[in-house]
Amino acid sequence: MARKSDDSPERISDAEHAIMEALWDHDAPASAQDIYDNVGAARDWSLATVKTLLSRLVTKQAVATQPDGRRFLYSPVIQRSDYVGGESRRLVNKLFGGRAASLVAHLAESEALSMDDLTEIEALLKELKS
Amino acid sequence: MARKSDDSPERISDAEHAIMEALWDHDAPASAQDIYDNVGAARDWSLATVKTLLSRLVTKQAVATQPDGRRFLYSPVIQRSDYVGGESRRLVNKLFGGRAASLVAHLAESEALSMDDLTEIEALLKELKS
DNA sequence: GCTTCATGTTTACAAACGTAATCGATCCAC
DNA sequence: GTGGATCGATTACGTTTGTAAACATGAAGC
Repeated sequence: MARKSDDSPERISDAEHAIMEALWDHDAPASAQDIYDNVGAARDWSLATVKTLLSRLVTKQAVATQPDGRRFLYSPVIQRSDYVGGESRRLVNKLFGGRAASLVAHLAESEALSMDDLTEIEALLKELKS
Repeated sequence: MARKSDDSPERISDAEHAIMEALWDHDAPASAQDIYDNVGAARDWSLATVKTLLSRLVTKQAVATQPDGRRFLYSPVIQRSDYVGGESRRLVNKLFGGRAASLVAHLAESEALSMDDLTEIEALLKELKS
């Protein structure tokens, strides 16, 4: 039977990502108009643009649709945490040879982490190690 | 006089980034051929492709040239650590609302960090806080 | 001097992206 | 039942990216 439909998780562009964030925010399935209200207006996108991005996300199977009268309601297929994990991993692979610890080290050294952050992370680590 | 030359640091694409890595690796200014030998061949790019990418990087002012006989030697203008920092920040802004600690938390929770990593980071933090 | 090779420059071309207008169908108000 | 509003689908169009061929020019060998 050749190919199951899901192959490689297609890459989501920056603009598309903004749409995804709106969908993740909006817990119930949202209409294009909803998304436009939340993200399109702020970003100064036209409703048409929002619709285009939604279509592309549907094509990429990152978003699912369900009919609601004569329109569609959209909901995210992929979990935000999965997406975040994937993107983080991408970065770590690309820039730190896959070593996440190196990323943390870099953040710390480049002072991207405040003293408060350091304390917070330390506490977090302690808990995780236990 | 309008514009000082350097405005926004132009975005470097994935393929271009591979070239940058080769340049960063190669401490002395490198020729197109050098880069091709190091990265092009491995990635199965033609020499022409490497040249195109180098030109684009020069246009983006990420790479500088110095004449060497009838050819050019290329060297990175931007520092790898700066690039890495910028990209990391981008990710943190995009996915973690600018909170680097959240990224660390995510990595930890998603088990992208091994126990060894945790220990290593903990030590690192201790030192940084001192 | 002519051929050949190396090198940067110009041009190419498809796919992805950002941004949107237009089209065709449908529903609502009058 | 007719006109406008609404919605997804189709088409559009410039830019960036990936990948490279074609071209011009100068060097080097014979």
